[in-house]
Amino acid sequence: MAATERRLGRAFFARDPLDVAPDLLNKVLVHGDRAGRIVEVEAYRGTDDPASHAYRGPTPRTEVMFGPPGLLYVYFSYGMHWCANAVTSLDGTAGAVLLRALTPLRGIEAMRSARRSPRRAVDLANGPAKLCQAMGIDGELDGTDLCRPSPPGLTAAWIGEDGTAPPQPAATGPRVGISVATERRWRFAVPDDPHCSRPRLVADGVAVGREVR
DNA sequence: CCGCCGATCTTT
DNA sequence: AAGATCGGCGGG
Repeated sequence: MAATERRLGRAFFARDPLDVAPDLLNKVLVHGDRAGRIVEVEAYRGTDDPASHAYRGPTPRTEVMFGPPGLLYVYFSYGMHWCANAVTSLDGTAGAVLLRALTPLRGIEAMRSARRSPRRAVDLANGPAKLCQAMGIDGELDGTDLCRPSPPGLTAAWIGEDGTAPPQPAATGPRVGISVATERRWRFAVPDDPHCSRPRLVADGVAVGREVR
């Protein structure tokens, strides 16, 4: 099945991550023949966000976050996992949106074999590292452009829209796995979507995930 | 369903 | 020494 989505333009990403994050919900992440609908994200800012990798200024790891919007920032986590972000904000200002969960749309068999052992469909991409495993995203794609066709020899990832509007309003809650700035509710999700991670974490009266009420 | 813990390595 | 995680294991 071919992609039916239209690629997002760079202007979409050239905004504050707090504005981009909820707008990324229900967009489609594509990599080769695999595609999934984005159902959960987190916003990270720069030098004003203690939970951000960019808090202490640019480093070899985080230079992509300070670069132009619309690039992919992929980092290595806990010595064994990859996690993927869409870079936001203007060139020179750090910002990113962590892609935390997908509803698989296409290439589901490829996703399943990229994850270890048989998994329930709902567990294929319901976490930032699971998402990267399922989509085949790793450090090779760090710094690649989500807004342009892949360079020769590389099948880069991109983000498209298929006419599905973002949820109004999105479910929000605190970001997961951080120990500072926990009061900032910068996690956004499609309300009640079964493919979200951490269903028990709830905020603003809207359940994030499969949990009923 | 829930909480704990180990794996494994980069960054501070 | 901690970290934007995951999955297996054990207990309720």
